[in-house]
Amino acid sequence: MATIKDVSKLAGVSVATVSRFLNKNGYVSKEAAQAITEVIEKLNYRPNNIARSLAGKKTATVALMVPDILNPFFPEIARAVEDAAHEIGYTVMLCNTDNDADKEAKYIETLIQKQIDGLIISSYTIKPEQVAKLQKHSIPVVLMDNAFSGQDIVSLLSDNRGGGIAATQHLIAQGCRKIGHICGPMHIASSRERTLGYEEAYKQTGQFMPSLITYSDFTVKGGYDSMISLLDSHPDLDGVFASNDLMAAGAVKALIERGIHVPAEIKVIGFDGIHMEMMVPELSTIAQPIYEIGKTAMNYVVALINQEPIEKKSRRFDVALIEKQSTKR
Amino acid sequence: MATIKDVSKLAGVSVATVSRFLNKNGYVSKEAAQAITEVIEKLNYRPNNIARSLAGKKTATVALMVPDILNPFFPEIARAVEDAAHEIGYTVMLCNTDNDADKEAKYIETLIQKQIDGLIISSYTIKPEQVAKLQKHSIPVVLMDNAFSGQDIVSLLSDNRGGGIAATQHLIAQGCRKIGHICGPMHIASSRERTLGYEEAYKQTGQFMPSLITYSDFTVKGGYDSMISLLDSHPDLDGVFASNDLMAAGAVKALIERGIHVPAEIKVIGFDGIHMEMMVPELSTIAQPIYEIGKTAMNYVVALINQEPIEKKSRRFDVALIEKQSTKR
DNA sequence: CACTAATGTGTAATCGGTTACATGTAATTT
DNA sequence: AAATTACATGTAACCGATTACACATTAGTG
Repeated sequence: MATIKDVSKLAGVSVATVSRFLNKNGYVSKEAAQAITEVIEKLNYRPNNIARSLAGKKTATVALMVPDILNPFFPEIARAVEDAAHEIGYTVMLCNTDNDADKEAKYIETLIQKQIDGLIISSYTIKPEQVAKLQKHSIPVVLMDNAFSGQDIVSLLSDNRGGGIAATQHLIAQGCRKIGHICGPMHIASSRERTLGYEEAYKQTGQFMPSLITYSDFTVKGGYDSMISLLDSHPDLDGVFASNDLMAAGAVKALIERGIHVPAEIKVIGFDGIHMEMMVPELSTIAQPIYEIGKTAMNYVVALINQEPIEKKSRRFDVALIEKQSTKR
Repeated sequence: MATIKDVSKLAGVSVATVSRFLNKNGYVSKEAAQAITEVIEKLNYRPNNIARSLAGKKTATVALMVPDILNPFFPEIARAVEDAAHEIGYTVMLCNTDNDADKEAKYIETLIQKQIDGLIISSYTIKPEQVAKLQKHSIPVVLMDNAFSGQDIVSLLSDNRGGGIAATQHLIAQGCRKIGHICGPMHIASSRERTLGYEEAYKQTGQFMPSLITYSDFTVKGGYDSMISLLDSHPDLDGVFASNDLMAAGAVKALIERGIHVPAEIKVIGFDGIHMEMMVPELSTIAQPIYEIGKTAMNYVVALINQEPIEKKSRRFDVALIEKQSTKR
């Protein structure tokens, strides 16, 4: 592998000049630039990123930490982050935490040691101190789908409450009178917000009762089980709002297996907007702009890395109702 | 951030001794070890991985390159690779190529520059020269779901042909007499093998005809369209084998929408064994040991990095029939 | 007891870059 | 014409580790 010294020698200039040329900072004459260009071409020289990082303190690497890469929501985020990263020459380190706080903590240590430039994280177990620690090592953090109130942390959130309201109102508009709700883990703020949105919207119809809510875990299996218990306690249900698409899919599955027609007898709507084209009926949902969120996360983290002034410390994304068959009249 | 020099100074030994202690090579006295341990604790010292990499030539990073992280098959692989990597202190760089040969080539350049220790790749566009190039830079490569004949490359393959046979035989065993096939991209060897398996098994029943095969692209939409055209040309079909689960799901969707009952009227089987619990009916499939493949890939690449002798240059994994509702009698 | 082998430690070169600082020349200002 | 300022380049320190080599001490062997 050719080094910068080889280039400097062959081009008849100093390593400093080559470095300046490479980084486009400082002055380099036309002639020198020409000579260097030729030598680089000839030697097929590529700067060594490791050495660059050691000297320059930048690794051009960001980590993406997600609770569960098997949940389709996160590959979609990963896709967006990776896209944006690749475009600007950054590289993405994938960290899957399995919702395990220990693994997460261990990863944070590792990432500090590897001196990643920034971290994009979606986590419900991370604590403000951990973020502070990262920031102390001057590793900027962008939080997705979560926020620490009052903390100095950039966070990206969808309008969960508004989405919950929209979902419920949509069901009502489609003629539902008795709407059950499958809510996600209560330790997840976004999840709680969606449920609050449901309650808020539903209470305006005057028939809300707590037993219409079942508590689940964001999985297909969880949604399936919840649907069955909802059905048992409220056989006259005609609509269901699940706090994420996977649970909604589980609910639809339970209904179909029970011989209950969706949407004729019971309409179902989810939340997230992940791609699940294989479903029949296709699922209506409150879609988060997942790709945009991932892209924005990457842009923000890079802005933070470059110490550019950031407009907002916390950004809220609008959600959109996607009407598919599962809530057709 | 404390450096090795700080530690050596405080512990009253040389940096060499600290380094020896850290890497457990060379001699270090009990007393020195004790002193160093204490200082490390006190300073909360962590070795700088970048510097380590520069001097030691190892980055403890492997790249995982996949064609499409949105295809559920790859998150499952990623999960396994990440698990195995994390266990042994390696870190995973995610590279999504979008099936784009240019992006792939560009990535390979980047990875060489970043001096990753190894590459695990699933690609249908990569060329032997590119692998050779990586190897020239002493970056070992493990190929998944693909193989270069005669090349000196470790590759992991499932028994695609056997799986194609098993899928077809299973349909026959379940009473199907006229079985259509939705095959994947012909430039993918594994895909071709599955189709060959289908033909081989089917020909033994004596009724095979080329028009039973439709050519598709491994997507839900592709499977859906293929199913519809199959239905048009062969209304009397009673079984379908799709070369991957996504296409099978698309086929099931088309059938349900057409009011054709699965499995009563037409049975459907897929290939891969990805998790799609939300489906109704649940999909029978020929499951690859995805997790094991990912784990093995990681183990192999690490063995190659450490220059350990590897048993096999190419390893074949058995597949397993998973019977679910979509092929029930 | 002399002699080799094992143990323990430090010095300094090295990995491949970046960049502060010094120096020199050409172009502008005043 | 003298004083600035912009342009161009080189020298060498530095980033934070690893490791070859030299040297000293202790243990083991014949």
